Amino acid sequence: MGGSTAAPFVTLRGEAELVRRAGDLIASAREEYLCGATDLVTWSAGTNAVFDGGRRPPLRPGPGGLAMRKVYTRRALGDPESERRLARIAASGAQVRISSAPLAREAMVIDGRVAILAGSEARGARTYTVVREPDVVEGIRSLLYATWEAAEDLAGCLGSADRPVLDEESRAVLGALAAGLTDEAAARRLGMSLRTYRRRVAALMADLGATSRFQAGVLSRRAG
Amino acid sequence: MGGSTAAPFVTLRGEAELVRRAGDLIASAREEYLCGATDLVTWSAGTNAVFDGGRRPPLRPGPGGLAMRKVYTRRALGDPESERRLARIAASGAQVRISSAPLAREAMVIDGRVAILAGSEARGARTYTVVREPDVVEGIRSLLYATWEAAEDLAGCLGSADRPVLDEESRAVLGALAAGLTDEAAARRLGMSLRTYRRRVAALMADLGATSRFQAGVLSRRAG
DNA sequence: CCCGAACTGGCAGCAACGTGCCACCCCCGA
DNA sequence: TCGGGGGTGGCACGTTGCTGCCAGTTCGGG
Repeated sequence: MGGSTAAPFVTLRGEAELVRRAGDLIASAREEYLCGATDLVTWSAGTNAVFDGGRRPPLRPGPGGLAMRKVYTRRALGDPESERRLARIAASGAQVRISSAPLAREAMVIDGRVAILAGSEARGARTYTVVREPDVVEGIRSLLYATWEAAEDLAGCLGSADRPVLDEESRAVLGALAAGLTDEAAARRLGMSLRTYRRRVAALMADLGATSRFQAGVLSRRAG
Repeated sequence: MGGSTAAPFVTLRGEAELVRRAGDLIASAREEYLCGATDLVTWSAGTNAVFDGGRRPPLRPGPGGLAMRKVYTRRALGDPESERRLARIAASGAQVRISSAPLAREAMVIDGRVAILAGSEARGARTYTVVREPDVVEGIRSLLYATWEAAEDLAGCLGSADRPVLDEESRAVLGALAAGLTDEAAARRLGMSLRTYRRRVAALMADLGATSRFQAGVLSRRAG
């Protein structure tokens, strides 16, 4: 494959070398391109350069085509620019999901044959390790796929960037609601009047777009 | 560590060899023992043998102690025997979580220094690969930790084995509730009387142990 | 055929929730 | 000092949800 050796693993230094030495490898994906990263700033610059060279095979979501699965963390959301880029990636046929867990190191598995792991950022240039040992690659793929499975589809996360800041008091109200207290008991516990408590609940339900308390419970848990 | 070599990775054949060659390694965990597996039948027999030799350091949940984190899939639940073993593991100080995603290959990371990945079961004896390359180990740890983070605490899953079978009608009722319909509209849509619909809701809430509809919504989403 | 168990539906009454209205208070700018 | 806006609490009233009671139905066994 390209000019790379058949050694169990090779360490590359910096994205430039990654693209030069492993570009062919990345572009050779035929069945599955599985990729996990915290956000879009690291990692993707290099691989996008690979694909922008026109060497990416067509994405066919159907069986037999290349399944492109990407997992990012919530840090990939946040600003509109990132969200737009994510939406563009998703629109190009890739399946994009957002994991609620942190992904400290970027990882990538190609067709279950090769894994590429990012190293630490120490000493300026980031290192990348290319792994070919089948059992190790399959183990990494298994873990990355588990993270993928546990993550939520991008579509369900896109609008959530504007409501991560939840009032401290609102959290208390949600807690009381989730605890199954009656309005009266909840208001007493929170030290506010029944009227005010119900105002809070009404505001929360309006925020969630819920028309019943059951629905509000479902939606609130979905949003965290 | 022990008699093992410093090679980038070593492949061991069968659990017996795993215990013989990597037992010291496993028992040498001092900071973090991170482990993922589908269930308790594979993998744990060997490692338990290691620990049963009295070589496991004391688990101190506090800082500075050994953090023992185990992720299993739902297949580790199901029968009472497995649940009892899991509860025993958790009671011994390990942090046990259940991942909703499949974990095709068992994986284990010790103190962020060594990773052990299970191979396929082909050819009778299962193989195990011991990885020492720092960047690869850290990449694996990152992925395994993400799976750990995304998984749910065992305590929240224990009672769930006896309610995976949910009545078709109950699902419809839950759907109507989650849709935010009033009882009247829901009963009409489901073709039953208001009284019967409310009976269903009351039964569901009793099953969930909820005392308010909001709480029922939260709990129902947690249970799926 | 009768009986009982299990389920359903209607009714009534009560508890809980939702909201409009108004009085009150506090803060801030004029 | 005087409003005015914004948040709060009390009150009232309507809606929705919860449940005990009873009558009707279905089904199976005796």
